[in-house]
Amino acid sequence: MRFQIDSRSPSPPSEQLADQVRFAVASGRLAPGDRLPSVRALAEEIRINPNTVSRSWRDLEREGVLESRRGDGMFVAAGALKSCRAAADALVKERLARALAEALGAGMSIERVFEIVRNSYSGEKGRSKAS
Amino acid sequence: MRFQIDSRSPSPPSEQLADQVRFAVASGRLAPGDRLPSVRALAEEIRINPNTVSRSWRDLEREGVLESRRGDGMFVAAGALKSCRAAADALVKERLARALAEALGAGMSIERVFEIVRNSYSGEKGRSKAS
DNA sequence: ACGGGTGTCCTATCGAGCTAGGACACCGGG
DNA sequence: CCCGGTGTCCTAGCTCGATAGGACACCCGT
Repeated sequence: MRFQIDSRSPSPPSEQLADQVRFAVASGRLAPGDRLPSVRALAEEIRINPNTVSRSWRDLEREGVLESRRGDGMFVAAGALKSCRAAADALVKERLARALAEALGAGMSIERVFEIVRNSYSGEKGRSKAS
Repeated sequence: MRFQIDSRSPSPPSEQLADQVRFAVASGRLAPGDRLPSVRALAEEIRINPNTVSRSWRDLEREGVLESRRGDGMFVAAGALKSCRAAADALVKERLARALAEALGAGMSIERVFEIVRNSYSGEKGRSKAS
């Protein structure tokens, strides 16, 4: 699992990280029972404070996505798949709707929006092949 | 011109407001020479602090989008249309690309993304007719 | 039993951004 | 000329979240 923080994004790092975990579970890249990186190791890797990682893990645990085993580590919870699929679906819908509303508000045609998404998709595909 | 602040959005109010002005200019809803609402009036209308509106206006002026006439008001600058079109286009592209990347990361197919955008578009159309 | 790794918690500090309230200079109509 | 409306600026305080550094309890391999 590869996590990363976009410091230019307006959302705080702790939320970005939590979202990435939800998305990873929803897509199956993380499965129930999988162990997550340790608070300290991940914090060093993505250059944020251990407390910030800890906050994300704590929020996700309260949400039922993660399970903490004291002295051992954090693991993806059993029922996480369903709830993450729902949460991810809702979140993505909201973000797409917001972006679409902005595009229309800026005077773009719906065709232009589709074109941008299509082009962006080609870019994404190429990038994931390359990596 | 109708402005509004989404307090749930992660972007700060001053940026939301500035973006809305850029989009309005880019789409032609605001034309060069048009007067903008006064700092105090708009602040009261959208329930934020006058200083916050002032900050947006100041940023937009430094960007060349607005023109201040002391003791009179703020007006859309002459060359605003072109720069706003460019800025809005870039901004929308970036937001759409980010939302798309999230959707794909959450395991959605590109077809599903198009479907969501299409549905969202129908909703938007209906809403703008209603208002 | 011990030591290293784990999550958890605590206090303190810092920075960004909004809020609050006031002060000032400017313009224009009455 | 006056006075209300305008943009601009200033200081102060507040909230939120990240940062910093440390302390503690737990688990497990050695």
